[in-house]
Parts: sequence; structure tokens; C-alpha cells
Amino acid sequence: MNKKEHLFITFEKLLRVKSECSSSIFSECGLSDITIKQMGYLKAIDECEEVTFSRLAEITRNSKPTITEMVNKFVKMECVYRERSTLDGRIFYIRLTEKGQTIARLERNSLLRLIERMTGSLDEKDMDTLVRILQKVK
Amino acid sequence: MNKKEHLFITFEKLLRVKSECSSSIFSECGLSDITIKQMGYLKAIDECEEVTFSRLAEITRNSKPTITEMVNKFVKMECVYRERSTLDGRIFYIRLTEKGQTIARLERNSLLRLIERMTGSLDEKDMDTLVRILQKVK
DNA sequence: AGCAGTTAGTTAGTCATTGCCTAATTATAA
DNA sequence: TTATAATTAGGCAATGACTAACTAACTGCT
Repeated sequence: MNKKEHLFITFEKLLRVKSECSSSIFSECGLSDITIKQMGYLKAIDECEEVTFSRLAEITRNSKPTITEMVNKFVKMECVYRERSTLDGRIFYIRLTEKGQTIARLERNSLLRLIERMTGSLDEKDMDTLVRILQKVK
Repeated sequence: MNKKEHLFITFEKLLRVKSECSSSIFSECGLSDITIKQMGYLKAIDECEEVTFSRLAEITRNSKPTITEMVNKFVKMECVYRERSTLDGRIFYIRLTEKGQTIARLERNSLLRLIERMTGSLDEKDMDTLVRILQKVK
């Protein structure tokens, strides 16, 4: 087996672990049936500091009623909640619950779990070596 | 910054590259709007040597008409084609086109592209070291 | 202070697509 | 002739989108 194949198999194993971590996160949140679109919306909400219905409609290029329905669905899923502005009673901010944020940051969270797993099996020197080598990749 | 954070950032960069490779593959195939379910069916077809409509209905726990519709959709998307059995004219095998197989094996293909990128920046010794260290991860 | 106009979000009603089903049909084999 | 493989017809729920009309709340002007 050549070096590329070795590398492929090694990374495949790591990615399988990460993918299992993603699945665990979804099922821990009871959201295994979430759609690609819904993931996209949660990420869009997470990327904003404070986001109103109108603003999210702008960002995602949807109508306001679409956002209302989407938010209602997310509220039922316990991913987001509304917070009324104290300055202007017409305005509601869309906020992620802890669960919503966990899912919005799924990539990050599953990678964190993988890194935990790695650091459990590697010593300090190995980690330094890994970082040193992988940083060369352009 | 501690070693875990370093490792996180390093892997995040690699995974971003891989994710860009996945997106490129989808758009090269003109299939950026494929759904999670459809991906699952393509993988199921790919995992079988030879699969008929009835067999795929069994495997995926769906009715036969569901498979017919799904296959018709995939035929329009140029992901699969029918091949009539020479032994029994009632039987059709569901076969992946090249495009269908590329998508069914997306994980593999995007990882292959990432590995290509890595091997372009690393020397033989680095690759050996990577494999040696990463194989320790349980 | 009070009304008119503007703005934020919601409701009602519609629509296309996906993904699934059962029942009936057609074509082929045994 | 009967059984089997796949298809057609017709239906249904959920997702994800829209426009038009509405309600609630703020803003500005007299």
C-alpha cells in the first residue's frame, strides 16, 4: 500500500469518528430529522449578533411570512425563542436556545469531540508534530 | 493558545478544504440541490452489487412504487439507469451512472481530493509521521 | 394629546416539490 | 393459468415558499 492510500485510510477513520459524533449530537438533541434548509437557517441566525424577523428575511432572501413560519417551527423544536425589544414593542429578536446553538455549531462541536478523542490518545509531542506538519498544507 | 486549540484550528482548516471539495463535486455534477434522502438512496444502490426494484424496496423498507418514482427521478437527474435482465425480462437492475457513483461516493471523493492537496505540500517523511501518529487515535 | 401614516410581525390562503402509500394494471415467466 | 416484477393512477402529509390582508406599535404633525 502506498503512502497516499495509508493517509486516506487514516483520515477516513478519523472522519468516521467525527461523523459518529455529529450523529450523537443530533440524537442527543432529538433532531435527527432536521433538514439541510433548517440547518442553514440556524447557522444564519447564529452568525448574527441580534437578528429580527425583517433582517433575517433580508439575509436569507425570503418573505417575512416565511420567516414567521420557520421560526414557529423552530420554537416547537425548541431551537429558538422570541425576545421582544424593550425599546420598540413591534420588534422581536430571534434567539437560539442552547439546543439551537449546539445544532447551528454542529461542525465545530463534532470536531471538538474528535479533538478530545485525539488528545486522549496522543502525547504533547505528537500534537505539536501534527500541527507542525498539517500547517504546511496549502 | 494551548495545543488542543491549535489542533482544532489546524483540522478546521483541513475540513474546510474538504467541504469545498464536496461543494465542487456537487456543482460539477449539477446536483447542488440533492436531498439527504436522495443521497441515502444513491449510497444504498452503490452498496449493492446488483439491485432490482423489489430488492431495493426491501432494503430501504419502502413500497415498490416508491422505488419506481425515486428511480425515475434519478434517471432524469442522470444518476441511474435501468438495465433489463437477459435471463428474466420482468427484472430490471438499477445501475449508477458515473455521475451517480461520484455522488454516492462523495465522502470518499472529497477526501481523495483533500489527500491530493496534502500530498502536494508534504514530503514522504511527513506523510509517514502523520500516519504513525494518527494511527494511535482509538 | 390625538390622529394619520409607517413599520414589524402575523394570519390566511395558495402552490410546487418531496417522499411516501394502496389498489389496479401490464408484461413476463413458470 | 397463475405468480411475480415493475408501473400507473390516485391520494396524502410535510416542507418550504409566496402574496394579500391584517394587527399592534411607534412616529410625527397639528
